[in-house]
Amino acid sequence: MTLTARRPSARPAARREAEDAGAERSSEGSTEHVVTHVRTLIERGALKPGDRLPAERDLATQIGVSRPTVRAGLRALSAMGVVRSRHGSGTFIPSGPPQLGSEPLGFLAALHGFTREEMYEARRLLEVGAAGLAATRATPEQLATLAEEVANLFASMDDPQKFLLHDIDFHRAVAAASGNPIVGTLVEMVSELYYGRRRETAARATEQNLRDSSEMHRRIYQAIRGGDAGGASAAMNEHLQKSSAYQAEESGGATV
Amino acid sequence: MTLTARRPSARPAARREAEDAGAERSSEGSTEHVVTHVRTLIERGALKPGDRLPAERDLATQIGVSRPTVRAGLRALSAMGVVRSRHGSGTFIPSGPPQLGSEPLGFLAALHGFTREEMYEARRLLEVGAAGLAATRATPEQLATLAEEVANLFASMDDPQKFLLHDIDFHRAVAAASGNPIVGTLVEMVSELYYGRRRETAARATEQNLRDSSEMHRRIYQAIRGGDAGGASAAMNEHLQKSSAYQAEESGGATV
DNA sequence: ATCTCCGTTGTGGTAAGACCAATCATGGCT
DNA sequence: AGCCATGATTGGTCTTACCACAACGGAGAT
Repeated sequence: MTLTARRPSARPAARREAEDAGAERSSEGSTEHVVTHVRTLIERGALKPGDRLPAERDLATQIGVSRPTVRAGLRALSAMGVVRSRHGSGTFIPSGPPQLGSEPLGFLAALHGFTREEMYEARRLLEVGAAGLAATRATPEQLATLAEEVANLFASMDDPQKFLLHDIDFHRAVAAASGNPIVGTLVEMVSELYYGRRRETAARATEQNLRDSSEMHRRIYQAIRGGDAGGASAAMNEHLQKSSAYQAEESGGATV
Repeated sequence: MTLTARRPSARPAARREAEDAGAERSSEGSTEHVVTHVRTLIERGALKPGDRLPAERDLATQIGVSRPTVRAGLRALSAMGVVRSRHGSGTFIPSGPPQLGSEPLGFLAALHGFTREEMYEARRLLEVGAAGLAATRATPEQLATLAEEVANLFASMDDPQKFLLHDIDFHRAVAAASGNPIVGTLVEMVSELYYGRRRETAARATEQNLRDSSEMHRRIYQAIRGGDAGGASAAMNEHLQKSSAYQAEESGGATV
């Protein structure tokens, strides 16, 4: 009770100021202002991967909106994978390779019922090309990573779950070796979606499957190492088609 | 600074209830609860494209969090393209083809400096495959759409901006004709990024460029129509490589 | 002198209530 | 019957307050 203010005259107002932080579209909501503001900072070079954004309260005064609105904008950026917030520490722009996050694709999959065949097909288009590019561009380090992942595959034929992880890692490495970050990002996105599904059924794979799979990966690696773009693409194509066929068998005519 | 009220009474509490809406991970923040809740609704089939979500205030009571938290979750979903809010009307799940939005990719481009060549390369990988698939699967309606877009291209050779729009539309149509929604979504995403950049420099294209481009699109269409997967892929490949080369010339040795 | 512990401080995370703005449906008026 | 005003519904924003986590730094113990 006492004197908890209770000012009945609360005047919100005072908001149409601070319209100067560069490139303001007038037809935008306040939340979009936040997003475009951050985008402007990025395009100006004021924000680079690994940097920390100003505190939410500071951003709020800078842009001229309230903190919840700033939070809404940051939440949107976070969902897009552009920033990552760490409680108590701050909001950062992720360093490392560009990444898009597979959650959006996962939602689309749930909404539109993407089939396993469609996922394999999408992977095939991307990764067949990526393998070809990798054959002509892979650096020695990337080749070493690929070789290591092939070894890991052979070494984990007794554990389907571990095998699956290394499987994904190999394909990721191929995408990275393509030297094209956009391709790498797309492959990463689809691979994550694939992994999320495959994880549940990986245990059904027979040891023969895993052996064949390891061998196919090895052939892909060798083609890439030899600079044989056509061979790498062909090997990747064969691998993904066979894998798709294997899994169609596994699930029989019943489940999806 | 010492005695700032410090009212010990405030009892917000009352939140660890309502933990029943299915599949709750305990290690999640409240905002993630909202996202997983919606995801659960989708996976249950309670929400399909075109449906309207419960009002924010209702969702808040259903999930057991405050409205700002619900808004944060919805904002995240909105940024992912999973939902779309219309002021005064409600929050909906977009109908129509699956779509991912190019904004995240745009941010990544700004952050990591994707080059035009990399964009063309990514498009090439995806669309060469998409063209091949389209050749074997395109429905009569899709073929009609493609034919129409080719005609539009020839008809707008005098207006580079309009030409660019139809150009994008044609490639979108090819992706749609591939019959694979994932491929369609990815192509859409990269194409939008491409369009956003190309728009600024499209005016530099010579009429000869546009004429050549129209002709190449026509050849792609004819190969698809003829069911010639190899031909369609080859034509698309040639088209994208030549386009990339043209634009490298346009910008000369100076600008990016 | 060094190390450990703990509090201060800054940061993101959540909550509650109020009001604004756009939309839509409904009822009364013409 | 048709048109327009009005209210209810719903998303959008602001304000304030408090909680939770993390890093920094000083005080005490060893």
